[in-house]
Amino acid sequence: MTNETALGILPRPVYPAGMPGAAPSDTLDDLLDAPRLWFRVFNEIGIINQLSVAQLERILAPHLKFADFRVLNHFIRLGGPRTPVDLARSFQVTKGTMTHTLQKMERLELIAVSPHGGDGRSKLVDITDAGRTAHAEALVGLLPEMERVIDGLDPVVVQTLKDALPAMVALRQALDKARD
Amino acid sequence: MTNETALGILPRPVYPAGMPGAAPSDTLDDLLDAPRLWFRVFNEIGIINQLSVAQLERILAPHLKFADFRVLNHFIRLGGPRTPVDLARSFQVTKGTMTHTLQKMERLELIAVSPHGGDGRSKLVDITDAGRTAHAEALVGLLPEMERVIDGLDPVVVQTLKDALPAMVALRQALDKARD
DNA sequence: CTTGACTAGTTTGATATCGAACTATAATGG
DNA sequence: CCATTATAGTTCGATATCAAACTAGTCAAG
Repeated sequence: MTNETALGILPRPVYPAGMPGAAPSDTLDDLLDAPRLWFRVFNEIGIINQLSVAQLERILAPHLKFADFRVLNHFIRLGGPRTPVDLARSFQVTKGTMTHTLQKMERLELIAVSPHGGDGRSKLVDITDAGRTAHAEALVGLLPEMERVIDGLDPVVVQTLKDALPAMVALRQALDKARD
Repeated sequence: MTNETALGILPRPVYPAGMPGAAPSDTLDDLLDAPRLWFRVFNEIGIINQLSVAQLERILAPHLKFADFRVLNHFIRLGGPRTPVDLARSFQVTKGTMTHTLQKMERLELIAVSPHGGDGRSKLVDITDAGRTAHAEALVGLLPEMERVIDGLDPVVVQTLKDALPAMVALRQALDKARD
């Protein structure tokens, strides 16, 4: 399980000239190391995401995917009903993707769709009791697995990650803003 | 761009009873808050990944995807040649997926495939000059974008994320081990 | 040797996602 | 009122990914 992957460490000679945004006080080494460090951050984040989504989908009922769980979780957390386009924006997927997900979930009766009174273009989606049950069952499988992973971690690591959460939020917001 | 998503904050009443692995010294609040915190960590990681991959693919030539860039980057960093199965393991994708990626990249002449002397089952893949060029061009587009994002971040955030890198590695390894 | 187990790679069918085109409804500005 | 513009949702074609079945080569034990 080597796992060295994705956006990895760059060999120095490969850098294009000119590192915009570098403060004059940066040493040459800082300039050269900065992108490599960030590549590694994004790389680890990518792998953690890949592994955690895969783990979740292994726990879910076989026809349920991460996308479906996200929708269920959204309703449990924030309540319904919601319009499809609102859900699509929340998850940063296209409207077409959300149509697909919701059609499947409606077929499975995990959600119910009703017309949006007052706007003939729109719809209202809400979770059903079956959806609530499916979500609760997923949690019952998920939480022990999460415990199992976390119990294997050094407490310092756990604390570091918890402390890094606000920084992750800031990074996410910066990426989101850069998305113009 | 609300972005509240995925594995979000859980409402307390929804927890199934029994939180395995909890130390007796944990307070009740710790027990209830722990999974919510972890959900948020995985949630932020998921969004950061989604946004950063999307950003990268916006920069890449239109037929190049993240998967292709990863392969190019792997060769630049670690050199070639490599077997397909080795690449598949490095990126934690299935052999079938790697077959697909490599066939496309060979069509684009970004990689070259040759027989593996001594093992009739296997192949050897290596990057071509065109592949090296494509990688370098991707970097030229990517690095300024990375700078742009990072320049918008509070230095404390930057430092926190860099400091959290070893913890992310540890989490990734724990997830990988839990993948039995 | 030959058989059985393992490994490398491909193929296939299903599904998730995207971007773009399309339909239908709403809102706005003359 | 009408024309234009914007928004909600669907559909379509392309592609990435997975799991599972399959082919072919290797290796080890008898």
